[in-house]
Amino acid sequence: MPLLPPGRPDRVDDVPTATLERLPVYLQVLAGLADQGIRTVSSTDLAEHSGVTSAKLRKDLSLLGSFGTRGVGYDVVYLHGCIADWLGVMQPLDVVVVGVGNLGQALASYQGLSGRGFRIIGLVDIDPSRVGQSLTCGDTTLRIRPLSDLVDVARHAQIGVIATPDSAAQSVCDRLVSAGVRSILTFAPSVLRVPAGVEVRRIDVGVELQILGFRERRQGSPAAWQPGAVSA
Amino acid sequence: MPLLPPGRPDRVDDVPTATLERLPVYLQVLAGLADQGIRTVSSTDLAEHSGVTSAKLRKDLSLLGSFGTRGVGYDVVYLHGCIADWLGVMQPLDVVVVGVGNLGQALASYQGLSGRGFRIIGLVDIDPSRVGQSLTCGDTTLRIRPLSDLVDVARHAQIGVIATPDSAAQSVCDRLVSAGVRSILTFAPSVLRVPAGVEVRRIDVGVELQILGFRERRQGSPAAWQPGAVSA
DNA sequence: TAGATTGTTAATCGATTAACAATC
DNA sequence: TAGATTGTTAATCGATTAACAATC
Repeated sequence: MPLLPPGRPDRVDDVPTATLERLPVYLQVLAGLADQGIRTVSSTDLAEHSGVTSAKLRKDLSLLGSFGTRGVGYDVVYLHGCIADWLGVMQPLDVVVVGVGNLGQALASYQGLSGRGFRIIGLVDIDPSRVGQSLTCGDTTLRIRPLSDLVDVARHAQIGVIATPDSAAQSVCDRLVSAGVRSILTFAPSVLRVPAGVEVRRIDVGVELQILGFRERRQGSPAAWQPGAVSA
Repeated sequence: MPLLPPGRPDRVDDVPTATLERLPVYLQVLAGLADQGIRTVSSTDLAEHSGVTSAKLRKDLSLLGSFGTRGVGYDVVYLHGCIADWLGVMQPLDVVVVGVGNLGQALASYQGLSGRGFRIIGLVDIDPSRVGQSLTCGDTTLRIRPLSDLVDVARHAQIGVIATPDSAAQSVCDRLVSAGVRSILTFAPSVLRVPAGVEVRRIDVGVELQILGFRERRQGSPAAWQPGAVSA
């Protein structure tokens, strides 16, 4: 069990957003290395596995503290524990998933959540044919609740996940907020309107594909397509 | 049909990554405004709907050209057309989806793709009980092909989507690359190793939740949890 | 000690912001 | 003209990078 060294800690505000968003990736990679029985890793190797430069990796870690040994590298298990501690993975957060279509079911069956400090405590759907069905989430089984139960269920959750069609997203979001949920992950393309203090992260497959697509078209067939060439 | 004004265009490299990643969002919001019959929008309003500042929005657009009218704002349909042109949405790209579990099915049934310049041309799965089944993707129906057909199918695709379990992701990725696919979207948590010239975007729900979770724990109950407090 | 690798610095680079002149 | 809003500038801010002293 890791113990943070008395180097840098606290002053959480000092961790830049860009660093915060990379920490879960390092955690991920370290867990994989530990599974393979690898005991020690250098910043160069860990960085390569994480898809970043070694300078960036060392800079990121240095913001949390000093976890390595010069001339040797990092102890995989120890570093994993330190980052997990820092991110607070040990204190599980409760998640409610709204919309139990294909996407919601994929989330419910996603194994990675419990090991990362999350626990799905509620599944909500508007479709009467789905309400009442049971779904296995990690180590427990949950009954799908009707939309009318949303606020009640959400009162016990810290995080809400919106996996409904786009048309329902804002309304679901409003109800989550009114139930006191202040962290929302949405898969609906709409930009949700929320009061200050509520944090939303949006995953939009269409956006990701368009970014890939732009670069693909650019390098793919430079002659075939140029910005502005397709007009009329 | 929009026609790009002779202002800034070409020199695509000049568009910063951060701007490129916001353009699809503006497109999205503009489409919604057009649906509502709104003809004109100011940078302030469009920015608010998109979740950015108006300065950022105007700066972004100014990198592509000059699409507005001072004192008036932007013509919704015209601006939408200009951005769509710029992103190359008019030239559809072919997508192969590997892994037709809940997540893959959610993608296949996602309506937003065809309108955004994408066409799913192949579904591939390793599970014999799924192979051969038909699935409706937008306006066509596709038969699920066995994994052994992956390379053949991928040869006709510009973009590959990996919706398999994590354990299969790297192997699928390798085959996509060997089939000539240079743009990959993956939902597997692993950081994929690809040769130079191949672009990968990774969507990891666990990472998103951990970022939300960190902030939630921080503001949620400051006394209950501090970085480094959970140790042993 | 010699070799290796961290943690940190300082310089560079890129993105955001506020403010305003241009102009509809 | 008067009011409004764009497009652009210049200043600020934050993130990345290369290099190296510290040190195992």
